[in-house]
Amino acid sequence: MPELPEVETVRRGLASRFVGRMIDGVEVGRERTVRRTSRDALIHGLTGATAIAADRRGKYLILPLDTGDSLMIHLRMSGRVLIEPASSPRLAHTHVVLHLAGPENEQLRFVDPRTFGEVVVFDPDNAAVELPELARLGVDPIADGLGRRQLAALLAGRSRRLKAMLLDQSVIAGIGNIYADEILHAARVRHDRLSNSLGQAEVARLHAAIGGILNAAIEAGGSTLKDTQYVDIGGEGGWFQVSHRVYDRAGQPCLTCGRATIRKVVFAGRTTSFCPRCQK
DNA sequence: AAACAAACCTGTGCGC
DNA sequence: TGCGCACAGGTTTGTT
Repeated sequence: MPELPEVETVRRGLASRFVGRMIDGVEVGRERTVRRTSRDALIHGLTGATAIAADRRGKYLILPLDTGDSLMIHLRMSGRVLIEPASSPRLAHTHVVLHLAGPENEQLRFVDPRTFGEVVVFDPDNAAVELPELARLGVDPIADGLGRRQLAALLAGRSRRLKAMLLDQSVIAGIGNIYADEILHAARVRHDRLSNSLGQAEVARLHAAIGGILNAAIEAGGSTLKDTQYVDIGGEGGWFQVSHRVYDRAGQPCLTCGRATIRKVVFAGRTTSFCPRCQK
């Protein structure tokens, strides 16, 4: 589900409503959510701890704690992080609940029907062992910034299909299936172009599209699809979906050229939507 | 090196 | 109305 803009929206919510509040109780319902370590490791690692920052690398949320450890949350396909009053009913598939100290009597709840997501406390000094995929993440276009020349070098350095490269978290971190298609459409290049075949103008368009689409989506609070799975920590959906030009629009006219029909194919193992007229 | 399929789970939407 | 199948925002692993 959530890609960089949705995770960034959650991060901002955590920065304002979770950081600085001590955790004085931890419940783990479903062991699978903490499979990386264990129920006890999460309880011991979080009880009495306070997050001192909320960071993001690609689709990974990283929250440094005052204990020296860090909390990592990954939403994968269906994860949600909510902050709700302790008195409000819990959604089905609420797997982890953190009790926050204070008169507000609120809880951070991790809800995840498909249970692909995870919650783990790790030692940043030992991250290479405890969370090795973090070190493999490529450049984050928002957190790190991605220069045009840097992108050009990444593209020229290998011969990859463009969409596969955009989805590869070890190259650029944070882009998923929706935003890959939207970025390629905005850049007017096809998903199956080879990365090292782009001309300068195409590289420049792709660079502008990555920044433009991701920033616009963050500003819109992300994309909430028909299933309304994605919401921010206050339960509010995003509205970037109204700006989607290709995703889930197969069979409908292209909003850019107004003449061609958006096509849908399976590519790089993912549903891929594009305009056969705008994208070359 | 890069492409591909399958696996991990649950819910939903669609065709019959 | 009910059933079965295909498919879904992600990532890893094992094969070609």
